Amino acid sequence: MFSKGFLTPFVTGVLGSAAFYTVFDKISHKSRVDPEKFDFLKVPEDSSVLEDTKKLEQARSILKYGAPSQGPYLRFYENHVLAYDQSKRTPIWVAEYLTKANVEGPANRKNVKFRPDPNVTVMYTAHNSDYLGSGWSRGHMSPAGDNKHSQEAMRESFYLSNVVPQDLQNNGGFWNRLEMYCRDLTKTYQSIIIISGPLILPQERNGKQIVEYEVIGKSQVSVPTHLFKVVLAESDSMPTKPLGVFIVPNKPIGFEHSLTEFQVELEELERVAGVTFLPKLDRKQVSDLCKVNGCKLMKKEKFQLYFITRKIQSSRSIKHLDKVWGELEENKLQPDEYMVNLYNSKREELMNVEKDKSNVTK
DNA sequence: CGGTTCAGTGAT
DNA sequence: ATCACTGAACCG
Repeated sequence: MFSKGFLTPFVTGVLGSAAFYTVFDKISHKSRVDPEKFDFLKVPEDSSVLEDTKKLEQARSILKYGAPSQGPYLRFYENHVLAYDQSKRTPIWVAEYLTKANVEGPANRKNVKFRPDPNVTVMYTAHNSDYLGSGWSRGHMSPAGDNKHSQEAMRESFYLSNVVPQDLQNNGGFWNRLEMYCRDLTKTYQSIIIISGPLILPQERNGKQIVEYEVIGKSQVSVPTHLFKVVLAESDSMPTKPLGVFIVPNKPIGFEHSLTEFQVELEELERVAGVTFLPKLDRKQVSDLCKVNGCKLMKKEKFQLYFITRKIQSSRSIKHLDKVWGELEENKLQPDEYMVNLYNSKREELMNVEKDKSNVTK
């Protein structure tokens, strides 16, 4: 599963860290605890307290029936790794490793549906019914567009463990453009490591800091106030690794706003999230992505042209095709040569299809 | 690209 | 009756 070349460096790092430390690993060479009789082997990395044998013996009584569990900390998928919050029914963070090769390919959304993650205990998972009619859209953390190389990876990205309730305009607009920007970085850098997730931040009210958030559906899925994205770019040839960290409000954000408005220091995000995101990264060799690369998202005109192009490609009738073409006029957009050619060839293709159809009915 | 909604169909 | 699945139409 992890034998793919592009995954190796990342996964090696993960496996080498806290994930698979057990009490046995940590203390067996120092104490005489029999791991066979020890029924709560999985503990956090910072288990130094248990190195004291007396305390460990005591813990065996205290945790006689097992240590309270919040489920596995790390969950592995073909193209992403995530930590899941069983209480909020959303991920805590979702990490991806992007290369040019895995953001392009034939995989598509057809016949792929959002569904509860079968790896999450049913009573702790979100369901489609929670989102339906809630007013919130299902926002990917590892986006479908990052998994174009593998239909299986794309299918897994639609598990609700990879999804948070997201404002629809934000999801299809600003956040979408941020995701496109990240994919675009693979043209400049060999690999991009991205960690995304939801935040529930306190708001000031009457001089007090109040945490307030909506929950949706029978499962009470938590609606985040903000979303974050950590973007680290690297190439073998480069001495520094450009890093950009962003905290974006979960609401509509128009084209007048630039990405840099939402940039924060990594430490700032770590403080509010309570998560150390890149513990093994030497922060001395980090540079500012927005100074190096600009952090410029697609402008309004280009963005509109982009999804009109997509609609032309997916048109299945001349009527629809011409309606989409009319959107150019409505929005006073100038199609480039590529679009004109695309329109003409698509029109011809559909002419033939519809002609065949009418012949069959005759 | 990112999504939702609604109508029709078939299975339990 | 209700749920799952699919396609068509819709939005920015």
